Amino acid sequence: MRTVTADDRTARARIRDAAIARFAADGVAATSVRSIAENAGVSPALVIHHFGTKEALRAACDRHVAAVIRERKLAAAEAGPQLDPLAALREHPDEPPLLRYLARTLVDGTAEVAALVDELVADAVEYMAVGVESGMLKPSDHPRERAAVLTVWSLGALVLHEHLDRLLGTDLTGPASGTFRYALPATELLTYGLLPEEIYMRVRDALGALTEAGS
Amino acid sequence: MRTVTADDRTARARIRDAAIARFAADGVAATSVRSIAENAGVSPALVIHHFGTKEALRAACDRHVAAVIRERKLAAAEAGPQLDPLAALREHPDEPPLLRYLARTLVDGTAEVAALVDELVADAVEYMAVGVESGMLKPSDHPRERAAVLTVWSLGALVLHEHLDRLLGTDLTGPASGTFRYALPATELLTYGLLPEEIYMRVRDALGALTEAGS
DNA sequence: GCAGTGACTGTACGCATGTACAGTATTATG
DNA sequence: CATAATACTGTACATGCGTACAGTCACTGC
Repeated sequence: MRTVTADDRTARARIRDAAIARFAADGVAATSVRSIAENAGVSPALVIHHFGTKEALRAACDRHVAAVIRERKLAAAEAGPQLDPLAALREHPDEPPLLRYLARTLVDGTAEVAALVDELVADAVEYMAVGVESGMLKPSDHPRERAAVLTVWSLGALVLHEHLDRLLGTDLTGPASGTFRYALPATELLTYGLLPEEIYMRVRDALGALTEAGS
Repeated sequence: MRTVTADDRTARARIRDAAIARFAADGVAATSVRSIAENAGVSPALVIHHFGTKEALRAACDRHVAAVIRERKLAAAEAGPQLDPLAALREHPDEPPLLRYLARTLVDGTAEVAALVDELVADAVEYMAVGVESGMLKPSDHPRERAAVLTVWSLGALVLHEHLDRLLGTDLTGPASGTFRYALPATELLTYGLLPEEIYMRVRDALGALTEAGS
């Protein structure tokens, strides 16, 4: 029998997961290699031995998080369509905080997370087209732009999860059951809308005029 | 006649503005006092002389940005209602990048920006109530929550402005004229909605059941 | 004119950082 | 069992950091 505290991940994986957790909690710039090593229970030198530099470690974290997210999304896609594009990624305790990591690194703009965002949008375009086809979603004049806006709103709410928690008592990075105080008004907004049609027409025409005048 | 390059701000103001710009560009943790001093054209020691510590400087920046934003919002409120809650804050060149500063510091969670967000939501609740009264906005079952969600979506889109720029070719921190590629699909979404009423009913009932079971 | 006050700089100190390096333990390979 | 390779640590070093301090300059009030 193995002790309860045994950790059968390789040291490399432990370092990576500790880095993800620290980066997620404090941001990359405010996290030291030493604190990561301490969290992983290894020496700082081993971090460098396995990853070379802090920046390379961060890139490895980016790739790992992106890979896990892709995997989860794929698994979720087979289970059928979902309203919430982040549902499959909600965090289990005792596993690296993927969503919190994303929330932190979305602002720093590495190529890896940019590519991930692009994928999320592309997937959204695709499954929203299916939804429109089957009558589950209303059609749009700008399907790609609409998917991009919705994805950014979802991710933006994730990035601001601390504010949402304070405002509504909802933790978007936690289990789905805790998100209803956000999901309910959001769904209402996305069902009945906010603006009367007349306003949209006016905005559309005004923006159209701007476009022509601008070029 | 004064030379073109003259800068009649006090050194204190120049330091503060330089700090806002650097914090906005690189984040607080990745910005050194020395780089701020260089940008302001003063010695690092003067930064400390005026503000005491880097953290105190950052707090002063928070307060300044919050004060300017409140002032702008007040001025905008007198000019009548606005669709875009951030419209009054769009950046002029040659002035500190308020919105970019906000976009960076919204994630770090200081009390000052939290209070500012709370104010933005409170204001939104208020002027959306007026909008509903006058028929400009549709009513809601959850007016406060709706205002919070919309505010968070706006701010979230701001925080992710680099991604939006890449996805749609829109700079949310720039002049309003460049934002139409975002504003158009967003307005469409907030007019016609995304989901048929039946889905909302189902979500509402499911979330209601969750609430009862959860407590 | 002169003391006083605040703006401002140069220098320096202590500390934390990222990481290189030499060396030891552990494991894999013949 | 011997050898090679890899995992891992302790130590050390250069760098950059925040900031304290002593001192200079410019201006104000008497």
